[in-house]
Amino acid sequence: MSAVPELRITLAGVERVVAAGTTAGEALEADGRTVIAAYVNGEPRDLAAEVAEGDDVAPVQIASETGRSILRHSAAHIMAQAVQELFPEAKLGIGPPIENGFYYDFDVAEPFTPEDLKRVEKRMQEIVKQGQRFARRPIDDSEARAELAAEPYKLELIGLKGGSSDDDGSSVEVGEGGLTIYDNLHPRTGELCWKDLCRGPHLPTTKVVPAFKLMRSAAAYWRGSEKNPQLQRIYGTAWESKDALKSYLTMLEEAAKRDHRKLGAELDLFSFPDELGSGMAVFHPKGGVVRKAMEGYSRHRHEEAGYEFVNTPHISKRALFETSGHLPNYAESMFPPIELEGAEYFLKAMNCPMHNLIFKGRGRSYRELPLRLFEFGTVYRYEKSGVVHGLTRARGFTQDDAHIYCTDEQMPDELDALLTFVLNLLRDYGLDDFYLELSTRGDSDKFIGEPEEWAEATDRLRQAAEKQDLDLVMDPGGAAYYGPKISVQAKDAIGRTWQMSTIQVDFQQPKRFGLEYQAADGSRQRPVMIHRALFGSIERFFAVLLEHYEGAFPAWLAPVQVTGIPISDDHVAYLERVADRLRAEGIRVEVDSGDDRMQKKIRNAQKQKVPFMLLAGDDDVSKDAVSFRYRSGEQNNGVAIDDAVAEIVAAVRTRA
RNA sequence: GCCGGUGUAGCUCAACAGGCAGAGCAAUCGCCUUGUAAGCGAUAGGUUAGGGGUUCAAAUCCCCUCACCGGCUCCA
Repeated sequence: MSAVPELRITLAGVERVVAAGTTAGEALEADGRTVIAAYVNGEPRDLAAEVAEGDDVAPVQIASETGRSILRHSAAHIMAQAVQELFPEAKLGIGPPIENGFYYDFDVAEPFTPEDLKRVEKRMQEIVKQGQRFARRPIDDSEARAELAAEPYKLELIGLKGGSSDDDGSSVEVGEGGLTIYDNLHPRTGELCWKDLCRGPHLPTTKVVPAFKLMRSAAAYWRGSEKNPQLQRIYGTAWESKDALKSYLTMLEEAAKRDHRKLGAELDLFSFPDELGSGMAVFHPKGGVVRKAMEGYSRHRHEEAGYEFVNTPHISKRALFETSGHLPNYAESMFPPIELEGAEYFLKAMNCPMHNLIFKGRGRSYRELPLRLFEFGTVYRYEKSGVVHGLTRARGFTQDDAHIYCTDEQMPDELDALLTFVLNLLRDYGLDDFYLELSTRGDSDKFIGEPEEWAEATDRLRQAAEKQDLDLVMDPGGAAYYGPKISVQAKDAIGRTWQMSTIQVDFQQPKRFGLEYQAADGSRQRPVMIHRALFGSIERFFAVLLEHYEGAFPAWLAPVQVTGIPISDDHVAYLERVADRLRAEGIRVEVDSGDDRMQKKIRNAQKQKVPFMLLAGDDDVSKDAVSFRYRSGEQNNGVAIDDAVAEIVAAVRTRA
């Protein structure tokens, strides 16, 4: 009897001998449901892949990041199959897994309707139930072209092979090596049900998809360029269990409850009147007082950190923005000019040119540097109509903008101190989970200036970033045209990341404006300019905090900090006296003297997310006391007025 | 800017298949005088986003504009 050839492989760190022809799934004794793929030498592969001599094989759990990606990618295939069965004329784009789900793009004559999605979802369920097998089949280019002759986008991808990148998702279809097609085969007859050009890997069968749901459809440009035709994209989500799907959907509902646009209306903070135009907010008194608190604290901290306060107008003649380089580079996102007395005036989209004029207003000495000019400067940008989004993407907004002019030698220390200042200030507002991103020069010719300057500035930003005990992520090509930047990314209470502060080094504007200072040796030198905005925009930061806190601002920021609730009308005057004590301490307090019942007043204050409710009835009056009801619903009854005032004042002063 | 969806009272939403625009909450006025999340009653509130068209008749069907929502592209 002839010996079956044997192979040595490593399985979970242990050497094993297996028969030639053994698949990864067999070697792992995978059940195909919880272990749905294998890492072979670190690369994800199908369970059906045969192992080779010396391979290192490990399981991929469906409930892991890689596992979910494979699941979602397979779900995308199932969706595409369902779509093509229902809409035979649909041409395939790409269908990658994404965070929390997947999508697939289709070229169809008519966009999908919600009813279409229901039909597709139903057909997907049938395919899942059927348990079609995902079978990998290597193919050479010319065969692939023949097989996919009816799929023009796939043909284009074949042409791109090797040149594909993760940027547009095309790498999902055509990987590095040779092309492969995945056939979906009927579980019993082996009949070909559907196929797609794909590098894989996939689930063993469609039956292994435990839970999925189609979410929405939308148009998307082919390969991410607006020069290309628009395809119809269907988004879906898929999870390792029904519970995981359910908790994801619950999380989406929770996030929707935090939507700042919804909370802004409910808490009467701000609105976007139609009459004003798209992307422009008005802040109501309650929102205004939160802004005032935010800005006031920021001003105070900036004063301590050696900033000087300036103010500049909202419009300027054309030449200023020509000098700064904004008109040449960003004309399309500035509002069109206003013609006046033979000159063209533009609404400002940036504050820096104006600050440069202040620097230039007289001769500057090295003794003045670093010169830190700060302004809450309102700017207007013509955001494209489809991108305007509540307070986070508006057409008029106010930056907490500063420009620091310093010498080359001062730059490292300044950047270092600046980053620490920024992070500490953000922490004071209640954000404490950060990472940093360093955006550097890319290949595009939009970047101006000498490579050496860029290298130096980038290096100094990196050094400053590395001193913080935070993750640093590189963002090649993400810089502004005039210089590299660090951005602070903050995670909010439900783990979403927001880009907050940016710190940018700029050699260009000092040059363009001819900025100079006189050095100790009498020579004239060019300062370095550092742009920085901490909140980015006040409106946006407001929105981030509103969502972070779900409207329940800490007491120091809350629009109404204390609501007095009388048990009956007789106690109104008593509570007003308590309120006066609090007002004398600068506390924002209201006494609800309306004719609602006490329970209703509590409900109202609770819905307005007021941090402290102070109740008073006969029991309290007799003891010179008040009763606390906190936002949490907890109570503390019969507290002496002095103690109650002290407690509230302390909570506000410490920004608890 | 592109694709799709939506727009009814301050808010949330009804109004069959084209046939008298309605409810709850909020507001106003009254009654009730209250111990930790909605007391009771009455009143008022609308050019159905705006404009044009079809029709005997339009919130409803068609066109344009505006705004919003979800994506794409963009975001100094």
